[in-house]
Amino acid sequence: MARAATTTDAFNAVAEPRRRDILDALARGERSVNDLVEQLGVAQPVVSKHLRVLREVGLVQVRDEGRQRIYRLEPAPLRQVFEWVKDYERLWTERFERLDAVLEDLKAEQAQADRQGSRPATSKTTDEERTS
Amino acid sequence: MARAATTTDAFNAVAEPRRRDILDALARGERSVNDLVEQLGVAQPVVSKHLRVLREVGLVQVRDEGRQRIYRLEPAPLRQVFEWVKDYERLWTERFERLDAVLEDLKAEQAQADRQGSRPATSKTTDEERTS
DNA sequence: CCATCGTATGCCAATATGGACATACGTCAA
DNA sequence: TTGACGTATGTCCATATTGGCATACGATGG
Repeated sequence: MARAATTTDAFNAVAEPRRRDILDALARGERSVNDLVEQLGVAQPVVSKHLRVLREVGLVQVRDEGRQRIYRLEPAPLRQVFEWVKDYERLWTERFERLDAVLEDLKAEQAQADRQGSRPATSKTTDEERTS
Repeated sequence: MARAATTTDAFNAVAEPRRRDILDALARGERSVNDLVEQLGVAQPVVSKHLRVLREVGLVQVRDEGRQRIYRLEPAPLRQVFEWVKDYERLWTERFERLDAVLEDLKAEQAQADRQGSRPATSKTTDEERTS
């Protein structure tokens, strides 16, 4: 089986840096294709193709204006990405908190060792349960 | 040029749903490969290959335990994804606020129209500036 | 030492990609 | 009408993918 199409969902669509650049540009306001071509400094067909992908996953909307096509950001599909990744943010924090706790423990043990002149006991505890 | 390798960055790595499943599983604790195989219900080589990708972008760490390999989540690289997408969350909120405002306006205009017996004026304003 | 377990890897097929280039198409101005 | 402009699309190339299958490999138990 081949890789999932970039038009499958927002995850695949924003995996391409150039497309993120396009979205970033559109986040600051509507843009015509040529505007984007200038801002990104890439060939026009390339931009058009990326816009097509973004259109197909609903990340942008188009509007005809004379011979120009004005693209507008449609952030809704990014919600899926945000919702998935946001839960992991807690893990960084937790990890840091846990690190702090470990350091505290070590300091305490060290202090006790200094007082008693013996080596700190190796406290071995699993920090995550293994539910299988 | 072909599509960027899945091992390029977290964006590409998590574009694959199965890999997100793996990360979700690991978020609840360490897992051996076979644990993951059972939980995901996919063939073992497939899991191993996805784990390889995740390893190469630093999203998981491995530890040998007898003949098992225990995988652990390393959420740090997801920060890049979070940081990029989080700014877009504001846009949903803003959009909703704007929608609320529009609805308020419509209601007000409607009320006035009812009082005066005329149709509400179409208020046309650009909501985003076009900086090129 | 040998068989088995747990895992990783190699090869294959089918598919999709992003970019370069050429070109088609619709709109507008003269 | 004709030509220029703005944009989309088609073709081609080189590359990478996911999953299936077979198999290699290291650790362990007998």
